[in-house]
Amino acid sequence: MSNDASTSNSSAPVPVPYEPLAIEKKWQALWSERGTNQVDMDGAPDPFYALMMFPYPSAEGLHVGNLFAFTGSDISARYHRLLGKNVFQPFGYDAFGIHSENYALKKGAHPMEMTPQNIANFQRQIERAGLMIDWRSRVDTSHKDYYRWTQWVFLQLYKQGLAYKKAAAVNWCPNDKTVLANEQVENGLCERCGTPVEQRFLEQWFFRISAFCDRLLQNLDWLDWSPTTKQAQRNWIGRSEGAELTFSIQHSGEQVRVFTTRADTIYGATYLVLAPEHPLVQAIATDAQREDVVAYQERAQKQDIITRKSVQDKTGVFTGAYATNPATGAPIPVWIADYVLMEYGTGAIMAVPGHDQRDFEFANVFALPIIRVVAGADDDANTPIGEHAFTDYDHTRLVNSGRFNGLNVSDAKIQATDWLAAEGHAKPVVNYRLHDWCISRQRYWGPPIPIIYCDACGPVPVPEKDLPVELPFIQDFKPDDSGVSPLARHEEWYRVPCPNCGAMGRRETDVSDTFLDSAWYFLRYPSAQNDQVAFDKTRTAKWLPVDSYIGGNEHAVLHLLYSRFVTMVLKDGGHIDFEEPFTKFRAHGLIIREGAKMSKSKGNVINPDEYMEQWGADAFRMYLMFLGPYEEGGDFRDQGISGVRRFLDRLWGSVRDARADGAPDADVIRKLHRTIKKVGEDCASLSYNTAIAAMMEYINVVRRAERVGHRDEVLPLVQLAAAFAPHLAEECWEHLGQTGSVFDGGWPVFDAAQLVDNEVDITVQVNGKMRGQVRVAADATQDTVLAAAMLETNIAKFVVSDVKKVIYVPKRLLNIVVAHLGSEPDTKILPS
RNA sequence: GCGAGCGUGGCGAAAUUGGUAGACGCACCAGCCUUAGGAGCUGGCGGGGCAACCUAUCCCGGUUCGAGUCCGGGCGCUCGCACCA
Repeated sequence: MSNDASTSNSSAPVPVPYEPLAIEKKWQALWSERGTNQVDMDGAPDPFYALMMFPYPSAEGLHVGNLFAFTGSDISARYHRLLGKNVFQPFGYDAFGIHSENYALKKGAHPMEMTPQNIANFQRQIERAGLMIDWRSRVDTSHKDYYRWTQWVFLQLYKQGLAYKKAAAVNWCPNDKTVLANEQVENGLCERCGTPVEQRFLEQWFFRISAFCDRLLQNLDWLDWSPTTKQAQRNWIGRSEGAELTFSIQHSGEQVRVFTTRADTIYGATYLVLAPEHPLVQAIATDAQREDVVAYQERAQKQDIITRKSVQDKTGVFTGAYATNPATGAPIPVWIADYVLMEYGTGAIMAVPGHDQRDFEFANVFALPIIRVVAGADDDANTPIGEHAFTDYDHTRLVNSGRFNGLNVSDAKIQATDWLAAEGHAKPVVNYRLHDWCISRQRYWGPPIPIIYCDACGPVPVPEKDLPVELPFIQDFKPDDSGVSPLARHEEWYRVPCPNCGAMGRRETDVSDTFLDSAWYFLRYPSAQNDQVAFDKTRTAKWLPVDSYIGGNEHAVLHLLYSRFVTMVLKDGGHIDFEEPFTKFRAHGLIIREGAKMSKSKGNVINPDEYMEQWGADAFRMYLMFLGPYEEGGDFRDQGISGVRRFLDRLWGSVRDARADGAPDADVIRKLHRTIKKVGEDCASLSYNTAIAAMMEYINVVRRAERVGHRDEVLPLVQLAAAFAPHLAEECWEHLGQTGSVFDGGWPVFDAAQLVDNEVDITVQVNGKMRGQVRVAADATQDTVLAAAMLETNIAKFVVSDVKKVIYVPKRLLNIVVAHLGSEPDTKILPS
């Protein structure tokens, strides 16, 4: 330390600008040497699994957003460690997949060579930030020791009949030249590169996540997760209850099934609409209309997804056919239109133009009949529908609906479904918007899907003993438009004998989605050093499910949903005995800069290295946690760091100057106990910003009026600050003569007796307005407080008429209610 | 359109869950110390007013002794879903 002159004058403590670079380097080396961050995986009596979302190791290096996320997790983990738990906090790299491959392509490098470099760089930055990581358990999803087990997970799904191949319309990104899962398409754009997604009809591997809709939905009721995340999953699963109704086509006799949530409006169904791609369209269309129908189908097919799925002017074509409305027996025309989507429900609807806005618009374009079957506020069955479909039916009843007239909508739904069901025209069904997870990727950098096709045996799973199916090193890994992976160019790799019959077969050349890698990594961590199994039974039972998971909400319907699904599958397969991987999940907020998301194009990206260099990792960590509520994020502004750094300087100065002689100050100690309580509560609820504020408040009390703090006043503060500024805390701990790591020193316990006040300041109001304060004994009665208050002229002068009422909240406030409510004090005010 | 969340000084934000609005920090102002200060220390800091006080949490209403907090209506912002039947 350079500034020693300051300590020679022992009367006034001076913040000592400590040297973070030296201190941080020292402690990182000691942690590593002493294994401070390692936990006894098998012997730990009180295991606590703290998980943070592992990053994709981008070549640009660590982003402040990453560090914000990691630091918040790390503080939580360290806090639990201080509480005495055996905390396991692992780290790893989501290095396999399109993100890494794209970067390599851009740089003209090979992902197999570039990924290790990126990881090394990331690792350096992570270590510098001082996270409490047990590095023995590090995983790298692109390493064969990892993806071998990713392939094993695929095989478990396959065994359980949950992995299947089908030809289907899939999302194709023409830029990334691969198919995408629905979850990876945002508003019709590729979530990676923003390119409009096209439809292609390809044969792909899917996971049957749709079979888990109800389970995925129901468990959300008890999971301790951020409400926003749960809501996002609920929306994505998109459950809706309704009925499937069957309409017969006249003459052709075809049966068309439609899904509706409004079976009650069956009497208002004046036409049917099929999606243009609906398989029955050809069979239904009459010869006279066929030409128009085919033309419309072609037109719809050419439309891009964004246009197709956005609200646009209604178009459509009459098929020439009529169906019978099962309720009325009336013939209703059958149309095709692009506003009906093949992928939802049955790909066909019954149109009720009176009570559905889309049907209403369509009916107006083509002059189709509109019938009111739900009365409006006027309760008149004959009021015309008006400008918009009538959908506000909370307090009204059915009309023009035969036997259902007079029922309210919800009763009518049930009765209509029952009645039609009895006739064989309906069954109640539940529909979901969640579709099966398409996991094939026509790319190079991922785990090859472990399947071999054999002419005789069909698709044969690679035997588990033959795993991994290693990804070969190939130079020409660039994806193309062919709809198959670059691996398909390498016969020497894909030509292999069938494991079943020995005849020459062909490997599946697609790789699996990156999100499969990350859907089970939390299971791998505790067993990362075990090359015999994907995850060891005993270890898994001891450490899982994860106690605390903290991460970004952008993965609400991707990683978090897939992980839940895979966990359920593994449970059903008998591999684990829990079906929810993350009992507690908290979503952190986003760091923005000057009100905008950080992005390279805006040039407002923060490089954490520079800040850690200038201010120290501890100050930078603490600043990130101080700039706003952790679960909401905040605006990064350079100037803010100095305040946090000042706090750390003061802390260090107080530790340096602390006196050991004499007794600590009683008032300071009382403040200390309050601070211990506050910081503990705030750490538990991730309210890091207010925890830091409380510590600042406390050190300001310790140092008030240039006083020198007592050792017993500052040592507990070092413990409270340890989770936030671990390096400096260790240095302080050592300086104060403590042995071992501060993280094994426990969490200070507050003394409840110290929280109790003998005397309190009572706020005195007159008619609800604050007029003064009186200091009284904590257990003072209302009369005592009132008497004391009336002795204060500044209060008494407002009590100008009879006291009507007195409200007394012990230890807090006294409100004197007088007759002249709301008027100004009408007596002369006494000059004080 | 449906669902969730939010709206407080110049700025980032607090508020014991209905009880002194603005803790803590940044910025700013004044003073001390200093050869110097981009260091440190002390004090000030929502707006108006010399003051007593008045006024103030997006807007309008309500409940209450008392509302940033609860209720009704409106405006605005963020996020998720969305021609989803």
